[in-house]
Amino acid sequence: MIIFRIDKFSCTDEPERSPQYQKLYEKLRKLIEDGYYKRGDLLPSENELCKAHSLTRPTVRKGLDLLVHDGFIIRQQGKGSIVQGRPREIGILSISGTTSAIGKEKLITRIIVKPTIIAWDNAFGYEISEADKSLGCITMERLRLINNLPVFYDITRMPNLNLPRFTSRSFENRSLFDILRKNYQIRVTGGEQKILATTPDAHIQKHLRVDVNHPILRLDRKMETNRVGFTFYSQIYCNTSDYSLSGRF
Amino acid sequence: MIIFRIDKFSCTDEPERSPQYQKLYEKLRKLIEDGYYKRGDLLPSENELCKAHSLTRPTVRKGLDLLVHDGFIIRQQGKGSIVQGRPREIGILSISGTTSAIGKEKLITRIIVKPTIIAWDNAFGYEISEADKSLGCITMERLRLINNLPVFYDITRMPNLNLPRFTSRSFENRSLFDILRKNYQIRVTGGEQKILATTPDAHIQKHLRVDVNHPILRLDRKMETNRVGFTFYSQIYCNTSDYSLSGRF
DNA sequence: ATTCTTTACTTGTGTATACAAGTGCAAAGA
DNA sequence: TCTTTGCACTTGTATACACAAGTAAAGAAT
Repeated sequence: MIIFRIDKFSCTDEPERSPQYQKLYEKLRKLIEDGYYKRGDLLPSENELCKAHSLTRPTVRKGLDLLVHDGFIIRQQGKGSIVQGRPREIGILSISGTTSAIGKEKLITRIIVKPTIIAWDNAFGYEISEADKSLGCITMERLRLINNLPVFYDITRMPNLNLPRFTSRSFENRSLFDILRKNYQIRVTGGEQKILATTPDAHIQKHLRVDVNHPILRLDRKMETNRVGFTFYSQIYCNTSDYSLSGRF
Repeated sequence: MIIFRIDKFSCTDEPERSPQYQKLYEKLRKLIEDGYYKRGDLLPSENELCKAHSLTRPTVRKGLDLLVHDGFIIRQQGKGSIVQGRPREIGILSISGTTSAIGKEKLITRIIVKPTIIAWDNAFGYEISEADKSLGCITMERLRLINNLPVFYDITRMPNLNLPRFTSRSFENRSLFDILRKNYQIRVTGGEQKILATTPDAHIQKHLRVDVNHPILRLDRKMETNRVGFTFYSQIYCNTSDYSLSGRF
């Protein structure tokens, strides 16, 4: 008898079940983003949150740790958890993708080079494993416009793992990070980045509509995910004359 | 009878006593940085670390969490804590100061404007509290050279709190972050930053020895500390043509 | 020899509890 | 009235334990 093993990289549209502390994080984060808790407010105390959500203090604290990490609250011993503010423009430097970094501005994504399978040449200065190298590389290039102004030019490269229907998906005005999370249960958990100021080559000049002396910010990023062994890479050119990048550290 | 209250911002040279999980973090970090554990190695398991250091698992895990956050290890369920590598150039984007970001390169710090007390004009785009505004502002400007090449130009502004002997201290070739930590028990716990690519003004052109069309990376940072209410600010101009900034997110 | 199962180990999540340390306020004292 | 003390509350640290879930290797079955 032949058993068809379910591929690890299965393809569903269901939200992944998450631990309690992450659920609490999402709930509180939403309340802050929606303005229910305002800057300067105190969150309910840890013990109150325990009772309200039927959790214990270590679990509640783990949720609050995430909020601290993302800059939504600060904690003060003897006082409480002080709300810092709403969206706080978490920014491309610390969080997942370009899309979630923009906030309420109108973001348009234009595909310049559709997802294509090529051989690996390089990963923007980062080392790639032999395993990934043998798989080949999916590459794509996208232009991001904020309020109709071209601001970002993204080049993405990822190992050609068996992600069903991936190359045929439409990325027009959709977030790569959302697609990975919602359709393949892949979350970006962290990564490395290098940042430098440079001048644009002809390709970038054309798409970002700037001249050769216009300073451009470049990010080379390595993205690590919750899938063991799945990392991917991107290079982002930014015109920061109207929008600067922000983030926490 | 008059009691002289000990000022909170006392001035000692003793290292602050730190919690167990932070001590464990420092120990393991040192072992990785010194090359005792190499990239790909497995750290002792959590239970082994418990026994070895007479701690319990939650405490050990908290220490390991810090190592994960700084990119020294990744953890894999069922397998263990996998060492990522040595210094890993933690970089100015995620960690404390310029000095600790450079690594083994030869860093020279030249004071351009000595610590001076002025009135607040602005804090590089960040809001300052009325309390801080009334205290006045200590400002200083420093040029950092790596291997004799001018790379960073730092402008620092901090509220004029009662830091004994602060303005008279020598900052020549010393790290501001180290001075704050070792002499005043003030640790930078996090902060916000904005990054953009720009062109240098005459002042920056002169000190970084570049022409007007040379792209310069600028960081505007807000530093939060373990002292409640003590935040300070800095603006850093970087010539990234030889050294790019790196960090984790 | 190959495949499957078991087993021992790893990290991930969660509960329950205790005490330390900082904050803020009200009550007691001068 | 002003100051001090004490108390109730907050978060910070740490212990002890339990079970879930993933990994890898040894052993059993084919």
